[in-house]
Amino acid sequence: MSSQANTVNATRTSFRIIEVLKRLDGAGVTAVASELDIPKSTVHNHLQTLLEERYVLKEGDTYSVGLRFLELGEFTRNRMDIYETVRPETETLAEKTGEMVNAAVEEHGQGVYITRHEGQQAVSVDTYAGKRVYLHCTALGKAILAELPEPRVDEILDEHGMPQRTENTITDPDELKAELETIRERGYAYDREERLPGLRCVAAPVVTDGVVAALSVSGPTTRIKGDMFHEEIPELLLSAANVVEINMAYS
Amino acid sequence: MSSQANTVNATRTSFRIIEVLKRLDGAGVTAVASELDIPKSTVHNHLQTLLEERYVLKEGDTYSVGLRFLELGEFTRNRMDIYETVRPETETLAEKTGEMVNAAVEEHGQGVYITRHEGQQAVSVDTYAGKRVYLHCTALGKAILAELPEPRVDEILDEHGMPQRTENTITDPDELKAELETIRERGYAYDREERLPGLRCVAAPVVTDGVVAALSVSGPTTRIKGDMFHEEIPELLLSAANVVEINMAYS
DNA sequence: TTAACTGTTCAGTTCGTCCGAACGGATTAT
DNA sequence: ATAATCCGTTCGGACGAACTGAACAGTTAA
Repeated sequence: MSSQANTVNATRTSFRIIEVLKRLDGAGVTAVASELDIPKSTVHNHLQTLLEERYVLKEGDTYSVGLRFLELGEFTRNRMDIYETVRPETETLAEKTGEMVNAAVEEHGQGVYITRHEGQQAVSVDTYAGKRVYLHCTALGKAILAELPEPRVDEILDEHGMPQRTENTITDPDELKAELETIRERGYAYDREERLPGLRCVAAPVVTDGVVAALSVSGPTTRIKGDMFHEEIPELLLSAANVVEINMAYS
Repeated sequence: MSSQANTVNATRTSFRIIEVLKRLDGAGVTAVASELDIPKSTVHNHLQTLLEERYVLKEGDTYSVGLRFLELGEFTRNRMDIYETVRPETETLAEKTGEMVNAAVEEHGQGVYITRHEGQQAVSVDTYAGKRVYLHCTALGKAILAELPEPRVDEILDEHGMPQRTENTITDPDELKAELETIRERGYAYDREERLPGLRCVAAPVVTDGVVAALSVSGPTTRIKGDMFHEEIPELLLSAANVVEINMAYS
């Protein structure tokens, strides 16, 4: 087992089991055991514990992730000032643009979506609150990176790498840094099908005394183009981000 | 330590630490250690593990619950058929009534809110998605209990008890069961300030092949009264619950 | 400078986790 | 019917690892 010094292996195992339950959308003891290549009695012990603590559910012989995590997660999100402040803005942005609007914050070098609003004609993609994405291949992520100090950017790139997601993904650190410079000057970031083919995004950073977040509008390449891509959406985003920054300052 | 047979104590400790972090809204090693009365080096080991696994955050010397739990929780909620189906209904109910609308499911003998929509004049109370409440003192909970088999009801009451929350809380099992009978006949449930003083709720159950959920409308005693309390809201709830049941059947 | 806080490190020891095999129940094949 | 093969669960023993408490280092207050 890959165990660091002075850490609790059992905890690691428990969370690994939970991740498997999530990935398989519920599973039995044997399935989890073979997935992780550990004895099923061990898996059973962990699941028994998680069941008693009410973190997982058992229906018949199938264990699955319980809503206790939603309690922890929602509680955490609701305590974030940025969440309360950003939500009305993403909502009106979704109305005005008709597209999908997201907000994200940085955590452990990744982007975490905290809100999601669908406009009238929004495409439903694979985003949901809590979902984590790489920073280098999303408009949200690049907007955030552009506002972080360079040493921190290097740290993040070292830790997570720059995996190629589409043929447009930026995989060279220097190229990325040049783009971050452009984003800083321009004030907003683009994702030109760098994470998902056919999907374009525009994002603006929100910088508020330590916390860095970003707002984005996403839509299909066929619709997000021309003035919409280069003028209208950027302007709406910048003013929304500005409103959030002001409201954060006086909250 | 209260350790059951064949369970993993370390896992229990980790989750206990996480709960403390939630309750204190972030805390240091020493604070957590004294809260749980365990050595701080132990706490440190657990927090180190949770940090490496990205489940908690560390800002300076303060550890806090991370958004990883939101990922697990939201993912779980989004996989629930009932969630997708119920959301449009709670939204329109909130518009029509102007009050706070919630939906909850049963899990481990407790009610767990899965959606929340605020109408125009809704009072903001302490509910949020993922929040857990007792079943015996909420309209949502009683609506759910009324649809569960009696042995299961006894099990739940044994496990969780019937703590008194206000002077109106029903604390006698027989009295509760009589009310559940009334609810079954009438089709919907009331909360007459049984959980929070000044707050009234009406709730209707949603029964769909195994899953039991409930919808509720909540508001201040001063506004939720008369025909509103006895006719309008119940009718809206029943038809909304019915729509959900039908949509669940054909999904 | 000192004192009183932090969080962190470390090493020893005991405790509890992990494991493999055996059990019992349910389902399917023979 | 009977056997075979799944499943989840139980058990006890052994070894590894989690817990512990004291010492360390870094920070703030006196």
